[in-house]
Formats: sequence, C-alpha cells, structure tokens
Amino acid sequence: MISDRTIERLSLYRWLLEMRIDPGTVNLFSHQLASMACVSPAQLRRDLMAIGYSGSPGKGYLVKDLARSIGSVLDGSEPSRVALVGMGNLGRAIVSFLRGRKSHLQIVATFDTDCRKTGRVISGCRCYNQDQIEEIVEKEKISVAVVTVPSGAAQMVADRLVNAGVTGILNYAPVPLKLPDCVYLENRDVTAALEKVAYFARKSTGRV
Amino acid sequence: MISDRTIERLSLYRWLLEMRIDPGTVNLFSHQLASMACVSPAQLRRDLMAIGYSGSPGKGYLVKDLARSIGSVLDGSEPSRVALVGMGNLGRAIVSFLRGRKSHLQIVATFDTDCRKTGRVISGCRCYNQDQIEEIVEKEKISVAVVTVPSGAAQMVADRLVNAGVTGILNYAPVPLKLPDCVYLENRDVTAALEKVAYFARKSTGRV
DNA sequence: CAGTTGTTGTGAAATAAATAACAGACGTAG
DNA sequence: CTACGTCTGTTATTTATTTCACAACAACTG
Ligand SMILES: NC(=O)c1ccc[n+]([C@@H]2O[C@H](COP(=O)([O-])OP(=O)(O)OC[C@H]3O[C@@H](n4cnc5c(N)ncnc54)[C@H](O)[C@@H]3O)[C@@H](O)[C@H]2O)c1
Ligand SMILES: NC(=O)c1ccc[n+]([C@@H]2O[C@H](COP(=O)([O-])OP(=O)(O)OC[C@H]3O[C@@H](n4cnc5c(N)ncnc54)[C@H](O)[C@@H]3O)[C@@H](O)[C@H]2O)c1
Repeated sequence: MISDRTIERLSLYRWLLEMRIDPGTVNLFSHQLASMACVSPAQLRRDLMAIGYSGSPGKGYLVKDLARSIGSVLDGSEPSRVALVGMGNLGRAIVSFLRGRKSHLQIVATFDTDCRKTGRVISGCRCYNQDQIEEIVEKEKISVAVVTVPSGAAQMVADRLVNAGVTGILNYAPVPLKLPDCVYLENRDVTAALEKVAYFARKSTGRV
Repeated sequence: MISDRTIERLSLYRWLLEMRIDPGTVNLFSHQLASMACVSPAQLRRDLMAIGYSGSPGKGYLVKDLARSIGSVLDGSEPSRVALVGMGNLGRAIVSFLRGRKSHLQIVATFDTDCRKTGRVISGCRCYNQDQIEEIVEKEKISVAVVTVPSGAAQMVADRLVNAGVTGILNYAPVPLKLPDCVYLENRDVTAALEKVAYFARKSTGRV
C-alpha cells in the first residue's frame, strides 16, 4: 500500500521528467530530481522504493525508464474515465484545462442543472442534465468525478455519483462530504487554503 | 506553533459554525461538530486546545463564542490583502468567487501580461500589468498572492512577488516553486490531485 | 442530596511520515 | 588492477500527527 503523499509526489516526479528535463538527458541522480521537486534526495529514493524502481549507483536513474515505471503504477491498464459536475466558472476552467492535455485521464462527460448549459458541448465536452448522472456514469464507465457545484448541492451530487459507481471524488465545494469508506475523497477547499496561507504569511517576516 | 493541518481544520470548523448551524443553536458538543467536519471528536478537542479555547462538560461549546475565538487566531488584527496573478480561466473563477464573499481576505489587485486584460476591471477587480507587481504590492500592502499563470511563468512571477514583500503564496501552477524559507507556500496541483484520486479510485471496490 | 449519565481537557500510546545514516555497488583515474 | 569518491537501497532514528483512555466535572434524576 503506497501512501497518498507518495502518490502525489510520484505524479510530480513524472511531470518533471516529461516536461522539465532536456530531451537529451538520458540519466540523472536522485539529488538532481529531488532538487527540481523541492524534496530531499532521501525522500525521493524512498518514494521510488515504494514502486520498486531501482537505479544504479554511479549512473542514477534512466529518465524515460523511470517515467514509464511511475506511469505503470499511477495509470491503470486502461485510461480512467472522468466526469465533472457543475459547469460554473470553476468547472469550465477545469474542463478546458483537462481537455488541453493528452493524458490517461479522459474527461468524458459533464453535468449541470442549468438548462442553458445542458444538452450542449461546453469547453469541448458534452454537458448532460444532472438527472442523467446514473445513466451516463454507467454507460460511460466513469470511475472518477470532480465536484464543482455550490456547497448546498455537493452532498446530493456526491451521493448520486457514488450510487452510480464512482469510486473517487475530487471535491471543490467547501463542504466536507460524508461518503462510504470505499470511496476515495480529496477535498480542495480554496477558502481554507487561502486562510491557511494568510495565517502563516502573517507569522512570517518575509526577510531571510 | 499551530500545525498547518490544524489551521486548515479550524477554518473548516468556523465555516460550519457560521454557515451550517441553525441560528437558534447556542451550544453544541464536540461529537456534533466533529461529525459535521468528518473528523474524530478527539481531534476536534485537540484542535481547540491548540487555540486555547475551552468548552464545558455538559454544555459543550458556545457556537458564536467559538467562531469568534477561531477568528481571533485565523484572522489577524486587520484584513489580509491578497493579489492574484494570471487572469486566465482559473484566475477569473477564483477572483469572482473571492469577490462574492465578505471576509477578512480582501482581493485588492490582479495582474496579467495580456494587454486585453490589463488596465481593465475584471470580475470586479482592477487588473494591472505584470510589471507593476512591485509598485502595487508595496502601495497596497499586499501580503498574500495567488498564482494562476502558465507553469513556465510561475517561478518568475513568484520571485517578483516575494521581492515585493509577499510572504504567502497559493500556487496553482503544476510546478514546484523555489522560494526562501521565510515565505509560506501552498501548492494546489490539480493534475497531481486528479491522478491521486484516479489511483485510489482504481484500488477501491466501490462496494461497502 | 447521592447517584448516574455524558462531556471535556489532556497525558500517554500508537501510528504515520520524514530524515539521517551507512553498507555495498558502480565508475573512474591512475 | 587497485584505490577512491560518489551514488543507491534500505534500515534505524527522529519528528509529527492522530487516537486512546481516563480523571474531573456539569447537569440531570429520583
Ligand atoms: N470559482 C472558484 O474559483 C471557486 C473557488 C473555491 C471554491 N469554489 C466552489 O466551487 C463551487 C462552484 O464554484 P463556481 O464559482 O464555479 O460557482 P458557479 O455558480 O459559477 O457554478 C456552479 C454551477 O453548478 C451548477 N449546479 C448547481 N446545482 C447543481 C446540481 N445540483 N447539479 C449540477 N449542477 C449544479 C450551476 O448551474 C452552476 O453552473 C462552489 O461550491 C464554490 O464554493 C469555487
Ligand atoms: N484551468 C484550470 O482549472 C487549471 C487547473 C489546474 C492547473 N491550472 C494551472 O493554472 C494555470 C493557469 O491556468 P488557466 O487555465 O487559467 O490558463 P490560462 O491560459 O487561461 O490563463 C493564464 C493567464 O496567465 C497570463 N499570463 C501569462 N504569463 C504571465 C505573466 N508572466 N504574468 C502575468 N500573467 C501571465 C495569461 O495572459 C493568461 O491570462 C496554469 O499553470 C495551469 O496549469 C489551471
């Protein structure tokens, strides 16, 4: 069982390997990648230990090989199919962002209640009415959902998604969702994050 | 020194107290608030211990009093002044969200390089040219910044913000920023979050 | 008023995560 | 070929966070 912190860092390592390494570079050392990721070399090596990847002393890690290796852990055998509920300002931004990058994460459906949005293709993705959630989630074999509805609707939307078979939810509404343990939930409460940053910013001098 | 996990939960507790408690309710028990926040009662009590707040056995906590008490820790003496850099899709969504809620967090300036955006008022907030960062940050006494520029520009933008005196950054670009220790940094990498959710969703059965 | 019930605050224990330390492997220089 | 310096994988240690457990206490009950 790999910890969720490690998974998140692995995702970052892969991004760095694919996007931030000069294509000519064939191998690199733990301290180099660690420095790019702003983690300690020991932490990096420990994370790679978790996925069973081995480099070699004196040569370090093979860039392409390591990226593939991380991918084989992070990505499943087939791409994950993703839905987003709540095509407001935030929802549209996330959808257009996800459409813009090729990835093993496919956004295949969006939902809303607003009839000005449903039935159309928005930001490159079909927007269905919210009461088609069960139908479409099953038909499209969706396993992951992003929730960007107002906080009052979030619990209800999440319940329907879970009932329909979704097993992972990324929640942007600032309300904590009550879900069965078997569903993985990640909350991204912007207000809490900003208040936290403001709190520690105040504690901080700004001078080194 | 209060841990950052605790600060984040405190922010959630306050939100629940202010938004999710029937106004008639004058006191409530740790297990009630804990259940709303999806944390254990022990955790809640421990978090309140950190801010030195005490309830009383048999009566629990006084709703208004507790909310004020959390506020006195989270909010400083005066409101934190916030800037956002990168008025793209995500940036505009966040600004309009922040404008919409009264709070001790005031968003007072935004920045971009795109001349179609600069010089105008967007989502209720003046948008300045990116090279005015130093000037405006100092003049407006901005201490917190949200970064929503493309990843290639994020480090440069962050450096300028820090130089100008910002001591806390909330970063949405998927690149890890190298900043001096005295600046508090919170990363919100959407891709990493989604990959994490997809990974654990795959491990999960979906059945209880 | 004594007994009962249910709650708080907090020290102690358990768990999780990060860091440090080091033996052994590899490449290289001479 | 040997000696040396550097790097890896992994174990041990430290640090951080959560959970447990329980004494002390307030409010009821009869
Ligand atoms: N905009 C941001 O940057 C931001 C930041 C932090 C948190 N949030 C949170 O994200 C959520 C959405 O924010 P937003 O700014 O996009 O708001 P928004 O009002 O622009 O969008 C909400 C969308 O959800 C739709 N909706 C409402 N009820 C629904 C339902 N039952 N099923 C499906 N769709 C439904 C609405 O029609 C609307 O399109 C809110 O909970 C907000 O608190 C947003
Ligand atoms: N849209 C999303 O939901 C989403 C999700 C995850 C991450 N992100 C990240 O957030 C960032 C922005 O995403 P977006 O979708 O809003 O992109 P976007 O292209 O819509 O917006 C980027 C904005 O930044 C401005 N900009 C570029 N260089 C700048 C500079 N040096 N100084 C100031 N402004 C500058 C551009 O003019 C543009 O307005 C990206 O790094 C992206 O990876 C976005």
